[in-house]
Amino acid sequence: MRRGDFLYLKEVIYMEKHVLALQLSHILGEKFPREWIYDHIETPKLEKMGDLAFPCFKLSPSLRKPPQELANELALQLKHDLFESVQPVSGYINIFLNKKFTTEHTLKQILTERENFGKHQFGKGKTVVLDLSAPNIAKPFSMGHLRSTVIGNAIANLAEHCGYETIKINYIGDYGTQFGKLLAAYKKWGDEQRIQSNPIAELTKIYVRFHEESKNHPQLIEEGRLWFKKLEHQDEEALRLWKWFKDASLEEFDKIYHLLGVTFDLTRGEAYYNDKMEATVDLLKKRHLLKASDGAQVVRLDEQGLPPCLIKKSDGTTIYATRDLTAAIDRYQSYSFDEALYVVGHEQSLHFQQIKHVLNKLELPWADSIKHISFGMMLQNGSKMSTRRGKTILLEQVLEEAIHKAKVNIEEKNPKLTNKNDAARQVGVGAVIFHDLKHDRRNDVEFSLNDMLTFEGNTAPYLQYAYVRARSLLQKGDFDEQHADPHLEEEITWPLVKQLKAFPHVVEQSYMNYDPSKTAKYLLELARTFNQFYTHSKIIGGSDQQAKLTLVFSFTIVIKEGLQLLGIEAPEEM
RNA sequence: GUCCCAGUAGCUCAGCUGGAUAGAGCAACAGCCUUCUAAGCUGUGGGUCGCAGGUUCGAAUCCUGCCUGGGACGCCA
Repeated sequence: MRRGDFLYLKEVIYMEKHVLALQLSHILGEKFPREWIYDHIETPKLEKMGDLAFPCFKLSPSLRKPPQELANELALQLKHDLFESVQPVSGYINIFLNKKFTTEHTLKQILTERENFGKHQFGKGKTVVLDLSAPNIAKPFSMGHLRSTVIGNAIANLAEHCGYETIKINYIGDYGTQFGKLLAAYKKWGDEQRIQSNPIAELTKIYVRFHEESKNHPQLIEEGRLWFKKLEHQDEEALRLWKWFKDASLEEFDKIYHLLGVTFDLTRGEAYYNDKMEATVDLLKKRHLLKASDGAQVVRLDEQGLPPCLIKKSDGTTIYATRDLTAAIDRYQSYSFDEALYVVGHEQSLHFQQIKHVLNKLELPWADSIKHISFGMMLQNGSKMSTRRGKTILLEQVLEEAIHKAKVNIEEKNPKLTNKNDAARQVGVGAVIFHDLKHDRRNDVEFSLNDMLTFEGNTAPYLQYAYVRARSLLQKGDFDEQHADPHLEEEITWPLVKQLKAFPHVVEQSYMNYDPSKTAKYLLELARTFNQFYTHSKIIGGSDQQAKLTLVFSFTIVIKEGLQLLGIEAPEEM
């Protein structure tokens, strides 16, 4: 769905926008359908330019009048109870909404719908499968996995808000030739005790060592290959070690997921597909898609202008593309998804293009519902991080530091707080998650611990703090929902009302673009608007107390819901 | 070499489905707590929107070329 698609907008998010489009199309006639007008309605960037605007430049050529003149004429004809005033300004028609009506309507809606405010129905009956997080066993949970995890989780939340069923799949990297290397390394230098007590760190250590030493001792590579063969042939020892590494790794990952508050509907390793890939290969053969090339089996993608997709290596073994194809087919059979989103780094975009094209060649009708939700990489000093070079930064340490810093802040700013640890966890973890989500997911981000541990400005703590202040007001003012009053009189409340009103639209746009950062940016503006209201208006003991508290209450509903969408908790006090 | 992504304030980034005076945060400077949590608010300074063309009434936004950085380009995932 795109902006202005009327089929979906039954719930009328922007009532006044529709009224304006309808009126204008009435005045202008058939030549300018209301959908077209709707699409060209803008939100002015300055408060003094009103709440809605329509630029008349596009009308000029066919009506043969200068836009200024058109704006003047049209402004005179536009009349509606929703509009307070209509003003022509240098080719634009600027519309000021009826504040009293809009405020009352918006607040009533939030009060009635509560946490359902912002939800949509257009995804009803449809299923979205998300592939997210996907850490590799025996490797640390890196900042890159954090991106996939929090972005995927937020998109899943947004999808649910739009009515979709979601299936979150954690596709664990538990297979591949690197495990042969790891097994070989373990046989050489592994220390059972140390691995028991600190599995990922120890396994990473020997894995890195393996890579270093293999530079001078190439025969190590051969040993690795041998161990992988053993693993493939279900060698008892290889299998036992592999399972041990896997279980120990998953246990450590669970700690992180618990901290992040992320859950999955299915956690499944790549190895699960080991005995299912031959069926995929057969299918490709049957369709005559498999071609021999340098001893390997590939699907050629020349018409697509892409390099061939490798299905079987020259030694006859399968490869990740085979696995991903098999997994996709399996997922469709299990869930009949309407969309399958792969939240995976940008570096794999060629791979996913190939997968999609191969599925298309198999004439699977759902091939196009596969979407690679790519994101930029975490860079360090301008280049990619690498486990092999031991350069990865551990998420767990970052989270711990963030929580610690939040605790220190609380001790200093609110020493009387009773549940300091909970608040510190919510604030610290929230800061880390938000730091990631506020950026456009496609851009690379330079890792900066400093930025992640900043609690001022455009951060989660800023949002949480606004929420906490609002909650505190409601408590001090003894706010009672039963006596909510949506009749605000003062002009100062208007910007906040407008922000709150926009929330459903933001949720929709955020999901349609698979872009949680849209929600993140909205929440920052919302909180800023609230903080401005907070400092410039006396709420408790001022005029209009009950109505202002009603506005504050509405704010708490929206910001809490928004944070929840991003996977961030809102503490009651901090 | 081919393909993909990015280049906006000192730094991190918005804005990029074309529109009015290019916006935030951080950093710097100047203010605001006897009053609702100062993790806040207010103000000041700071920009050839990588470069050059083109399309348009109008371009940071769309098109082309170039420069710079990053990534990907079969037997890793």
